[in-house]
Amino acid sequence: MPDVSALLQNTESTELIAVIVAVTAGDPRVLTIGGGTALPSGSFESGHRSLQAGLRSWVERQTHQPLGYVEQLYTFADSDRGVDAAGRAISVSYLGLARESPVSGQQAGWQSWYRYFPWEDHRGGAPALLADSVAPAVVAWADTPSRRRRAAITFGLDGRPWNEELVLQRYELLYEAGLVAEWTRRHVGGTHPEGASYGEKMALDHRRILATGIARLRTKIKYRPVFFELMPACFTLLQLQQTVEALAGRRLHKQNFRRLIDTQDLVEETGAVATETGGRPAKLFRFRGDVQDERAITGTKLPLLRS
Amino acid sequence: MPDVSALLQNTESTELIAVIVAVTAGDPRVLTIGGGTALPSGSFESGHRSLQAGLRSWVERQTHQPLGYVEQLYTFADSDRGVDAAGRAISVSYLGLARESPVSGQQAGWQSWYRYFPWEDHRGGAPALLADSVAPAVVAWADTPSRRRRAAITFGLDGRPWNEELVLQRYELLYEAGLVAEWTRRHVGGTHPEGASYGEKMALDHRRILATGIARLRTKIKYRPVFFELMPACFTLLQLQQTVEALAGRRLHKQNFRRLIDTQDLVEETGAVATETGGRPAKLFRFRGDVQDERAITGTKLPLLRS
DNA sequence: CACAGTAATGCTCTTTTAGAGCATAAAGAT
DNA sequence: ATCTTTATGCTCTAAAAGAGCATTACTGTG
Repeated sequence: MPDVSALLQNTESTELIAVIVAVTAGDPRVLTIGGGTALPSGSFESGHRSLQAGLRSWVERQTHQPLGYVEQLYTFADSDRGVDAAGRAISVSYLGLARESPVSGQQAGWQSWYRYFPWEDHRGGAPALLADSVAPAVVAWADTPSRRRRAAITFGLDGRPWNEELVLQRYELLYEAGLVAEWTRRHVGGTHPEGASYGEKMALDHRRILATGIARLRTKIKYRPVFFELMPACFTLLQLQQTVEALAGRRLHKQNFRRLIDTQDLVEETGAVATETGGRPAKLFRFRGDVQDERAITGTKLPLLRS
Repeated sequence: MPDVSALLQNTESTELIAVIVAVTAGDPRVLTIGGGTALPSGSFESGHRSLQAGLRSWVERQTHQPLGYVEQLYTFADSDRGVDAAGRAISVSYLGLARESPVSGQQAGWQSWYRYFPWEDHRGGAPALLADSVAPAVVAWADTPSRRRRAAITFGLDGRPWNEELVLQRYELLYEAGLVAEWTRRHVGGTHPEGASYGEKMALDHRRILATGIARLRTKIKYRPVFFELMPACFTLLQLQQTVEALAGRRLHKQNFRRLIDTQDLVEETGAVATETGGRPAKLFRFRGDVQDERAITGTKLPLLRS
């Protein structure tokens, strides 16, 4: 008789994890379950036609949020579950874009992603908590030239510019420095500074996956018009700009932003105007559908602000 | 007694597949096994510390080629093996860079990647087979406006520029058009044009994975100095340029290339010169190690040629 | 109704970066 | 010595990117 438990030991399970992003009211948000403590996820099952189909099915089941664009983020072997347990899990993470709609089930909800990474929001200048607590702690950790260099690059110290794309590198540095709550889960006896400065924790390595997703999005938005999926059918240029700013975590130059959007022929006027702008009415635009598929293949660019 | 076969049915296996690239004598090469018909690969086993460690171990075992930089490419559920077989396989592919060294075992060897994608080498202008056979076949396939548009964008028809990054999109179009040998494996009764124009086939979907790797590399080389791992310790600027040209599949402007390398402080003179250049001796350079880690975090740029 | 406040929108100016090409230098080959 | 070949230094031009000024067109207030 074959040893069934041995077979079970070698069974691997594949986990699908979703970073679903929307921008609502100028706020970049991520779809969560468990009251904001975890990302939608579930295991890849035989009924799923593909990995992506499986992911969509889990998000739909857990949150009832319709999904638009979805792309793969990263795959890793989960070493949290020991080898002596029922095999190792492979986790495949995805990044998706959506327009926020009412969600339900399993304490599902939308959370501002700056809740987990408060040091990442530079739209109103560098956040106070960066200079007040995060940066000093990072500097304290950086006790070798190599660490100091790394800290300076990732956090924009010593007069270096802030690079909004280094979301993952910053999270990993804070993790290594024992400054985020997740670190204490794997290092018994470790203590880390309390307080809101280091962001809210998530289950397992979900916060790291979220960081990966944000970083991917911040990189991507510079050469691909990802915002298509995030905007309503009709919008003003300021709304479009604010959506990009929400993702990038920094302010853009208004006139240059318009120039860029305009020279790229991404949008067209609808003829209508929005009057509730607070100032002069703004023309309403829609995306030019015929350009979309081409841009999906090639790309776009976006302007930033130097200072 | 438990149904063992049912357990087996649900067992998933994880396959690791490697696209290992080197540039030798101005030729972009990929590491293969099976006499050029397959990429190094093997299953993720319990002895492997991580996915990447497992991959390195398989490449080492099958080819004895030492690996440098490795990054993840893509993960997919292999639907080749039917659900009625022993479960589905998850495949995780990786892209790696190396300096070519003598390999051995399992008919391992280095192949020019243009052997699989002959239409991708535009270093000497557009290859003749593109205009002679590939493009006409693509145009014949494009019998709707949508297809025509897609064909024009991916293959640079109708006066559009050739975009060397669209390697995967081109392969997928040729696949859909039934023009590559792999297509006939999945469509009984299908015939496809014979001849060298459509490149050599590979096992399973290995050629698609290779296309993904090449595309990634061609994109990446524009903002990251990936060539570090591909060059010997000491080299001339022309050698460096030719390495990049081999990857990009197109020619670069010599003086501008030097200017760019130079303004980015990537290299420093060794003091020595190479005399066997065929003309004036060239200064020898080495990479500036202290910059490497910073560039690994941030990036670089590369110049192209318009025409 | 004049006036202030707030955005939207049109333009200009400057700095950088990118694409090209000319000219000269330094080797080996004839 | 001259020709060929590659290395290397510089200049020119055009396009892209970063900033800011000025004007326009609304809303709300005295």
